[in-house]
Amino acid sequence: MIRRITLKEIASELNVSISTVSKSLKDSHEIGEETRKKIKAFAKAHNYRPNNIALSLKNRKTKTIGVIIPEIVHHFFSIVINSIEKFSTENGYNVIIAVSNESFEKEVLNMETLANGHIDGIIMSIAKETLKKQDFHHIKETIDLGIPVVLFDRVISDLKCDKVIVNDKQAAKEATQTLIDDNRKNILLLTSEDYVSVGNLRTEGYLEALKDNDIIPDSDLIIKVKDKKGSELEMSHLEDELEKVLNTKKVDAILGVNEIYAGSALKVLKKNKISVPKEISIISFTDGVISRYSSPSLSTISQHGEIMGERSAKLLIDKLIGKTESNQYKTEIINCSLIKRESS
Amino acid sequence: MIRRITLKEIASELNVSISTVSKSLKDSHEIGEETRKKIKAFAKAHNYRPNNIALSLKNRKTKTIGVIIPEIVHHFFSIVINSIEKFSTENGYNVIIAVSNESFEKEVLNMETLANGHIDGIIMSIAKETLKKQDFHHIKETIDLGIPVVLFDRVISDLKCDKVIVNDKQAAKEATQTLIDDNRKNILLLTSEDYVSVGNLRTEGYLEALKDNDIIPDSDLIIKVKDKKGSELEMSHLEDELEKVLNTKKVDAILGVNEIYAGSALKVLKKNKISVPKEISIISFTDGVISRYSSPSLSTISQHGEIMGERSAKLLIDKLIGKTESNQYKTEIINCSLIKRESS
DNA sequence: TAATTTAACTATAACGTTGTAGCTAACAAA
DNA sequence: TTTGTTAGCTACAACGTTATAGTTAAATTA
Repeated sequence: MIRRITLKEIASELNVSISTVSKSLKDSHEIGEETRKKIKAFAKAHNYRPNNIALSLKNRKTKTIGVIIPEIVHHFFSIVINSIEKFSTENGYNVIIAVSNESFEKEVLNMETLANGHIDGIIMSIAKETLKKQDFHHIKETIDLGIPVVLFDRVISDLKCDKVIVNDKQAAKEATQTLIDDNRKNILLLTSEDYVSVGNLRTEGYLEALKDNDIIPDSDLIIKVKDKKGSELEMSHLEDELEKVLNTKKVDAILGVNEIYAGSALKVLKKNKISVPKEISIISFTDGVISRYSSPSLSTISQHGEIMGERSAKLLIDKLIGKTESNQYKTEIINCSLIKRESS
Repeated sequence: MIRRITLKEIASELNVSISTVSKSLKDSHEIGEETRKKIKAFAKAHNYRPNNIALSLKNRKTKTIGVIIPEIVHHFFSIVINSIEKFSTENGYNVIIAVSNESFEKEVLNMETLANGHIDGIIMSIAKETLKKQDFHHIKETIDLGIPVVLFDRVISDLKCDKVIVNDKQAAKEATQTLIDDNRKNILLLTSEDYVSVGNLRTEGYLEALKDNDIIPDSDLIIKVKDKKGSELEMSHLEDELEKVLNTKKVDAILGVNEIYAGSALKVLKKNKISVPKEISIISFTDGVISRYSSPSLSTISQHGEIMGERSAKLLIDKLIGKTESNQYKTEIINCSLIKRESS
């Protein structure tokens, strides 16, 4: 085991001062060429690398971004992380991941750890529980400490930070309109509970499309899937509710706010021998792996996680390097796109 | 914006020395109770938090683990990361993620960055390209620097580090045997190219099972899916090859080394109106989301990513806190389990 | 020759901590 | 009274770096 050599050690080996070594390695012309060459050769031979922690302490910059997300094992979020990691690495930043697991408490803890730790800025998507509680003090405090924050996907409007969102409402409206245009008037909506902002927006879009076409919304056709810790329960709730509705109401299309819901719905339909898309057509948010490999494959609304990740990282890094004003905040809106597959 | 207060500032505000402040906050009895209380109250009121970077520099410990993985958008790896993150956080460690994208060059770069950066140890799964090249100098160098490394899933044997693997060969053998017991003798294997160690082991297990049952392996029934950057190409290669074999050979079962392959195979079978599991039954490695939502759902071999992640993190942290000897290396083997669903 | 410039280096402080050693005044023991 | 002990504090060095401000000797200029 060879410990990394330091400037001090190089200095004492070569009988020069630490300053001389530091300057030589930075090719300062304050140092004579001969000395410089000798030092650089020695440093290279001993595989000198500056100690980044010492640099961080000195520069008050860690070159690291913290990312707080509700889940990792989730197609959309993993795409976003991947994209954040990619853009950040390309720009000389590391990425620390923290998972809130949709829990408020854990999110606050994550925030605390990151905020007095090794990061220059934070990119996050807010946990469901936090949205429900409407308690954002931890985010505010972090911002107050001068740590820039970028929110993506699940955001709240009155925070002094950059945001990257998707035109959820419009996309839901358009998807619903697509179904209506296909002569489906009895559209069932599979959505999340009210406090989830994106679910809400998508519900709004759905309702607006109905209204535009003079269809009276039927509250029985809106299933708000209960959020249980442990997704098995969540899914069985969805399946029970859906089956109930299918037995009592006419349904000729389903709009899901995510692909897990849609995938589960597909299972229920299959079990009940209802053909997709002939009898019921399906469109769902989240263009993930389920949609592609299910059968029939699902038409989806892609939220372009890659773009979201990249934009978020760019907004943050631009702040960090002082490219954009630290007291001005942007909200970028990414347009979803409908990917047509077999289910519609 | 309120910058974080430092010991120095507290000291000068209260007209005491920095040492006094530091000791008070650590409840040292060197300091009188009155002073201690006053200082603690002041620190609390000003929301004092020790600067972790200064601590890292002093203690030569960052309390951060680096994770290098080939991909994030991948069910197995995302489960492992999730589990590493969970265990690490519970034990006071942060997690930095770096993605090699299956590229040797990127992996080496990742390693470099991490190794002279903010981490105490590394958990990694080796990129395919690195396995192909058989060049592990970067890993060796990191180990030589005294940075403990834990390899998981894709490992190589002659490195001085802990390893966590799965009993791939045995699991493949058992799965194949299950198929044979079901009277399927013409089992097609969908595997990866030779240099991927796990694919290889799984192939070996498959061959051993055939041998045990006196079935002569048919090389036409082994499809080695070509690894192309950009998985679309990869999949079309698989689909073409598979269709070719289905047209020329009798096949009554398929064993896939991962669920993407199996999912794609399922699509091909469906397209060719071959019923699963009646005509062809399928078992696949990787118990992911595709398997659950495909139809029929796929029987899979779970590699227990959660356990892998946790074990890896535990092995590393035990080394870091000196609980285990730094020059002794363990290899933990996790037993896969077969999860029976509709496809077999 | 004396003053000034310049080349080539070194010393020091600082980033925020902590642990060790050192200091001072008050009190107890001899 | 002198010495010793203790409580309660402070000074200093160190972790590894860099930027600023010296320092020295040689070379240049007046």
